[in-house]
Amino acid sequence: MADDATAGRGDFIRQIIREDLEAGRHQRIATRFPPEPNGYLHIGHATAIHLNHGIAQEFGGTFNLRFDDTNPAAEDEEFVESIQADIRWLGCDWEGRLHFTSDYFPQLYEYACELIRREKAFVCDLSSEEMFERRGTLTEAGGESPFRGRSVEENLALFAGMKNGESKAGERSLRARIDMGSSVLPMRDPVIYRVVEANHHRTGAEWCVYPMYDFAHCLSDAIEGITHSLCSIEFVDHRPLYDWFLEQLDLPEPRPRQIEFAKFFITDTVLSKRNLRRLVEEGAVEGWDDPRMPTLAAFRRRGVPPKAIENLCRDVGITRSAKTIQLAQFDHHVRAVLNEEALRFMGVLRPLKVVIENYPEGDGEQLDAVNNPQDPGQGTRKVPFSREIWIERDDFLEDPPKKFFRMSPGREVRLRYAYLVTCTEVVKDASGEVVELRCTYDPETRGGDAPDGRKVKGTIHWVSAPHATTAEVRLYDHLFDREDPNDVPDGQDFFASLNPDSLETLHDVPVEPALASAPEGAAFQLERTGYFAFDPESKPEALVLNRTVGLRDTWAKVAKKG
RNA sequence: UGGGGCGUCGCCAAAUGGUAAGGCAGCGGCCUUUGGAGCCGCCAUUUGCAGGUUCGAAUCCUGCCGCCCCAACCA
Repeated sequence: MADDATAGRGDFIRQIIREDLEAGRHQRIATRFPPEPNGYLHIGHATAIHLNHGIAQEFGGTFNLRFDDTNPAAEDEEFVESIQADIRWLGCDWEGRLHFTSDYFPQLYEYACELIRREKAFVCDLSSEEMFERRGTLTEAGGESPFRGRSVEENLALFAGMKNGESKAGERSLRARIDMGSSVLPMRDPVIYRVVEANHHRTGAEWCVYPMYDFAHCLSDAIEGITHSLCSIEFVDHRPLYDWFLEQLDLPEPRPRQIEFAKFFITDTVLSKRNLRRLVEEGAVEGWDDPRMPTLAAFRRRGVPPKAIENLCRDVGITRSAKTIQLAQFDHHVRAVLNEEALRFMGVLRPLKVVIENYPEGDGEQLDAVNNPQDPGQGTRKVPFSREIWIERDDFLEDPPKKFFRMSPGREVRLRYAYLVTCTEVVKDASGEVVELRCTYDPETRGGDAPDGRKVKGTIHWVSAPHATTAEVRLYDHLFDREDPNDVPDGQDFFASLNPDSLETLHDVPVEPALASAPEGAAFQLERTGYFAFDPESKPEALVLNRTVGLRDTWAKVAKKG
């Protein structure tokens, strides 16, 4: 368990923590994951969740979940629920330590008053436009607010008035008195409280003023006894402010320490909440959990195992450099986990009828198939076989190229777990399209092995036509048609990169009957085709399958080369 | 432009002054009742560039170059 923490050096954050422990700066470790409930969690959040949770576990510390709900205009209970479900799904347990920044509103208000008393904060009547005018630029200092010199009494009274609803939104704000000449922009007398006229998802209309992130975050960390406040790299510039509030308010040591790391991006998708929201609201997808989305909810629905996400995060590591992971690396981890765990079944996506002419008419027979070749412990099952079967249209070529090992006229091929068969006749309709194949089978090859030891290169999957159950199969592909969806001509946005073929729905797909009794949450492989999971809409009598990811397809590469 | 962060293979990443790990992708081959999986091999004479220090530098110093972040009453 403590491997990462004690064995190797670990990432730079774990190194810092180990040093803090060794130096006696901390007796125990406490981390937190602080999402704002204004959207669904996506793959980019997974690193932060696993980092915070993993560190707590490895160092015997605690991991809190804290909703940073300081902006009621943007936040919603729906997201509070979804975020918890997603974190639980990832396997990260906050063990009941569920907090909301809004829980601390009374205390934060008191801290703000204390700042006023210490002449470190003042009520400012400047509008945001006026503030903008005085903010200065990257190279020039800003100008001080004319309200910066108000007395403690006046500030206290004014702030109390704001709290009691005597100011409209935008009329007044509470600002920290720091330094308008600072080259660190967040230090230029930042607003720390503003009036918001909106219903808060937890506190309703109780508050008229809400703290800003910079003020609320460090203090919430301190209140919870967080030792290491891990956040993403764009907050580096805010660290002086984080420390400033804690110092001004004389919070006891050891104070929480902010450490930044880089989140990762992933190719072939967009990841900002704003863009994901647009996809949902403008109907490019069917919802936050549409399996084409990069949200955790979507991955869950698509059948991605949470273990794959954990492994990906570990593989990518924790650093401070900006990174964009190729989708292939993500897919690799998904396949790696699924290869070990997924049950195998057979299903024929694009069926072509095959009649085995020398096979007896009737009910056919039951053949043995292995449930998971990676794990014999998962046993075997019976698969019905009969005179009429479906095979994949792609598995037949009337005039095959050199390296095509599947079915073609006169060539012997193996039906997985069944028999060696040879195509004897190609039946076509009036337009010349192949509509049926006639074959003969070798009765001596039951199970797929020839007693005379002859080699058969190709093995294809099949489903007995009279025994088949049918399913709806949803084949998901990349939502976008390029690695960087934002790489579009001027005047266009990422909607121009949408892949029109990102979803293909197949109906009446014949699958082997055993699939209907597979466990509800099971991940499974349709042999030679890909990994799938049941959609939540799926019912035993109306199966709906989502393709999680396809199998690696080296034949596609060979075929492409000609 | 002031401040800050970051530059090691196509994409990630290790290295903590001792002579450039590993993964993904790619490319060859073996094996295979999934063209899956597995196995073997190839894939950075060099770490953004230029100098310097040192017996020795991706690591230390100096100077350049490039990319990214910051001017919400968002987080």
